[in-house]
Amino acid sequence: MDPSSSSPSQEFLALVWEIARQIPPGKVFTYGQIAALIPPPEGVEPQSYGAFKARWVGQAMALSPDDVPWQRVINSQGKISPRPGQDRQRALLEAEGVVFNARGRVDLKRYGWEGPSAEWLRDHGLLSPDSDYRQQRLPF
DNA sequence: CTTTTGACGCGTA
DNA sequence: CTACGCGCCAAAA
Repeated sequence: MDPSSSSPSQEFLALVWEIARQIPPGKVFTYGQIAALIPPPEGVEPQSYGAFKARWVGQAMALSPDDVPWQRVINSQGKISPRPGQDRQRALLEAEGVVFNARGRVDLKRYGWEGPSAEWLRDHGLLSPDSDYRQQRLPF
């Protein structure tokens, strides 16, 4: 793909979806966890990126193709982000065995996905969650 | 063109 | 634990 003719947001979308597809059934991952695996797209300042990356992941999930298990992405509080359609997301997760407590929260210790393997990240040119991605760029 | 809104997360109080 | 402000992006209105 030609980086100069494709918008950074499209590259970002594709990467978010690719990561989301790795989340196993019965597990959940958070917007921020996905974002933490992705370096700032070309032209995006690290400071700006840090402030809004999680929201961009949310936006990406809203545009998910059919093969993306969008329901497995929730917020850092372990809850489904309020919006029309939240009931459907909960139903899909419960059908996979994910349990919600009385406060509508998922125990991330139990149902939270540990994230992609180091091998998967390497194969996709990405970094481990604890790496300093600020000096990296998207592998496009 | 401008203003508002938003599938977020973190630091504070 | 809850409440709230902020970030200063992008798409929608």
